[in-house]
Amino acid sequence: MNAYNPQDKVLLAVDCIIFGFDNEDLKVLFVKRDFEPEKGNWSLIGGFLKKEETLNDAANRILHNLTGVNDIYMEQFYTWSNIDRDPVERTISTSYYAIINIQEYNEKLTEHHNAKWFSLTEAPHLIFDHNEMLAKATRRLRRRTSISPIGFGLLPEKFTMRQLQKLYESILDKKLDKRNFVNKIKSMDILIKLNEKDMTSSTKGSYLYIFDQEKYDAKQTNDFYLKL
Amino acid sequence: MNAYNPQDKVLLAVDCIIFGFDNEDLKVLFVKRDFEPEKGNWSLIGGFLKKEETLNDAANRILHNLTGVNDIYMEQFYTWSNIDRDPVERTISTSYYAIINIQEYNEKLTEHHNAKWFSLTEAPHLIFDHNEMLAKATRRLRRRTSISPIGFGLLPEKFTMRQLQKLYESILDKKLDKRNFVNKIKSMDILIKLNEKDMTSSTKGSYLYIFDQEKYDAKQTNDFYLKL
DNA sequence: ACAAAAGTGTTAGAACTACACCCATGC
DNA sequence: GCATGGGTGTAGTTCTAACACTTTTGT
Repeated sequence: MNAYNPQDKVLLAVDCIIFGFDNEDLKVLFVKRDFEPEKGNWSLIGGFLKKEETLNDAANRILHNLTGVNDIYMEQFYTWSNIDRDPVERTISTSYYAIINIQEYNEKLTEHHNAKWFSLTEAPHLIFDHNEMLAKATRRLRRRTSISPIGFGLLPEKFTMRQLQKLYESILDKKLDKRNFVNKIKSMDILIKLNEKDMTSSTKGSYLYIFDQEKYDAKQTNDFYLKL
Repeated sequence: MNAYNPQDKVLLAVDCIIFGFDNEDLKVLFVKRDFEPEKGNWSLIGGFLKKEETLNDAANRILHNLTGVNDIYMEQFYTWSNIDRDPVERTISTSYYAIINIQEYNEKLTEHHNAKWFSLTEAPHLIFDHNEMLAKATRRLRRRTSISPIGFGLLPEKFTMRQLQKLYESILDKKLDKRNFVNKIKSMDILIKLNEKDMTSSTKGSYLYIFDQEKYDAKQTNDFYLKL
């Protein structure tokens, strides 16, 4: 009964939900699938697990091949196993979500692979159970950003308070009060205010900040806990 | 490159962390493994995914075979894929944690299978990466009990405030103030106080409560959020 | 009468929410 | 000079945390 039975072997896939932020909206990256079945339809970025790699390795490989990006925040969040989720063959899929700075991704590679950014609110119909994956990833991202500062990974290195607020607004999908937001962020004391302004968004210009990783680490606590 | 390649098929296992509560301590159920490798060593309850079932089905089947229990709270939380995690053969394992009322589990079945409850704090060395699984499951359980009332699944139907407090104390691994705890629970308004006392724990006796599922559902909100 | 656990409220401090005006600059 | 987005503080309310004594009853 408890036996290593080769009959029960299955194919394992990895699918990645890639979140980006363009100062307006939370975005997600999809590709036009280039093989059957469902060739030509929108899909998450995915691929099969190879014999000699871990799921994390596979997720990084797949993401790297598509975008050229390395060393970004990635988290595994669920494994999907409905019998008929893939009509060709029994395939189990483990999904990851990743957070990338949209300015850094390699535009050529994504275009070459028929990839396209969509607003989260305008996601198209996706193949298989990928819409479900997206929904779960979004919920997880929401919860995660409340307890960990991973959100900063979506921003350029230097950013304004306004960008940060828009980012949180688009992740949480609600409007926040400007003053309360700034007060709360400042009270956390994990940002460094630069003597430098971003002049692109207004005539007055707005101060740029950078995330202070050292200060954050020094707090060595998991209670970032940004309740918004 | 993106191909259905039979070479890459792997075995998929399911391992379950089963939490119970005996009015003193949070407990976890382990079994003595009865096949090679590592035969005779402590292990999580687990088994292999069969061709025609989902991971959820497999987890329920495995748990049912061992304990006779059905329809309990179970949640998938991570899939483990280190190349050498199982020395015999490449095996990926998806882990679940389950929450059961320790009084209801079928004692004969567990004894027959060499299963044994351990205090969470006294867990033995487990095979493969099972100690890691346990640690992750414990963290997940902690977070989950803060935002959802699944903890009640660990208690008998009727329970005292003191039992409930001890349960939360052992899940969160910290002492709580009796008065603050009662006030907070009462303010949630999801318990029904019975006109019945439990006389086993003191001469005075303490009131019994039951969880009011209807009231909880009626609040139809996810903000249970018990900050302790 | 005493031991053992149950039950019960108040208060000070912290955190959260709501809210409105002036500033700097490019046009 | 005016339109645009940037920046800032306070007061009322709610939530949290700390804290000690009385009740009941079996022995």
